[in-house]
Amino acid sequence: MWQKKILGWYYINKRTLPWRLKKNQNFYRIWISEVMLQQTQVSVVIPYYKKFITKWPTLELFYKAELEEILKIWQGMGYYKRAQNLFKAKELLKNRQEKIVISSNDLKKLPGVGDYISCAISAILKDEPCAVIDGNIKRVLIRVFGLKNNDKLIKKQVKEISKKLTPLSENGNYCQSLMDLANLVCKAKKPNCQICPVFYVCQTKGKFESKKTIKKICKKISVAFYTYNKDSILIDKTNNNLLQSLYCFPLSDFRENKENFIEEDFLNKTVNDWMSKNNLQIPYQYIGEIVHKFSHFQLKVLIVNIRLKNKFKFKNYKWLKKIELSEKPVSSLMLKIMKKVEC
DNA sequence: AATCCGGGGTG
DNA sequence: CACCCAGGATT
Repeated sequence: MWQKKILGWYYINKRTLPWRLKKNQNFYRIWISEVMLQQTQVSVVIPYYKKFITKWPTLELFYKAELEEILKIWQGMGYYKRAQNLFKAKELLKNRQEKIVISSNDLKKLPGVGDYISCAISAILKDEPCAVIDGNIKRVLIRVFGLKNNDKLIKKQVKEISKKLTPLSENGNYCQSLMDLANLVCKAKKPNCQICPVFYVCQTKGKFESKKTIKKICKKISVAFYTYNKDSILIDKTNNNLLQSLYCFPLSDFRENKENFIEEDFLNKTVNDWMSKNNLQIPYQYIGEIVHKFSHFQLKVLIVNIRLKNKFKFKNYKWLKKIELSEKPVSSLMLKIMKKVEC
């Protein structure tokens, strides 16, 4: 039987992970782990998870967290929207003050909690027999049942199969066993079919073609304005392009950096526009560039140095001491720029 | 149902 | 550089 094979394999081979410790088997800690694990590898998450629950060991203590504190802990992990949704969700829970009902349907109402996380939490904590499907479990099912990955109906097919296979008891261990199987055996690239507990029913048996989709990387370009007066730096707090509440130098709109695009002209025009928009007319110094990869495009940032004689008042920016900035949450992009300007 | 979200690590 | 990773929200 499918479930027995999978579970039997799991009891022997399961991974030791922080969020699987007994002390971490409560709603708050499982929730944090699942949000962090979204689109992020286990090895990356572990140190962030430990830092997070050390700072806020319980949900009640997490209620007191400020958004910027959460972002600071999150700094470097990416997808900062997750931290923002975490903040929204805990504010909701705090103000409701009703006991949290751990069921997939109720959890789904929380910001940042969708089909996967809601089912994973209630399966792990309550053994709710709901279909837990993430990218890895999907890969396992696609291979075992020989589904065509490019099929438009793939999502529906996977869900149907998953529902049929979900056990009425022990779904928590069952879904985690599938995750471990996907990670340790049915790996994306080199699956280790020799040790697979369900090899006997697998329709693919390791013979699958790695899909080769040539994705063209969209390249964009922008200008960062490192503007300072003594030990104070100009910070954009209304930047709509980057996630709000993360600190960043003023950054121009992103433009597509196609071929035949003259970066020097772009730099001059962008700086001049920015100057006139802010009623400035002073020389600037080109510092250098950094390249940063976002999830769906690549960004080159040209960095300019602007030294001001006074701390002029800017409409959408605010002044911050260098020492203060070091304590604020910033993205990896901003860290790269800061390193370049030796800030 | 498709698309966006403006990441980061690994080989 | 290509590919992977414990998805969710928006339209």
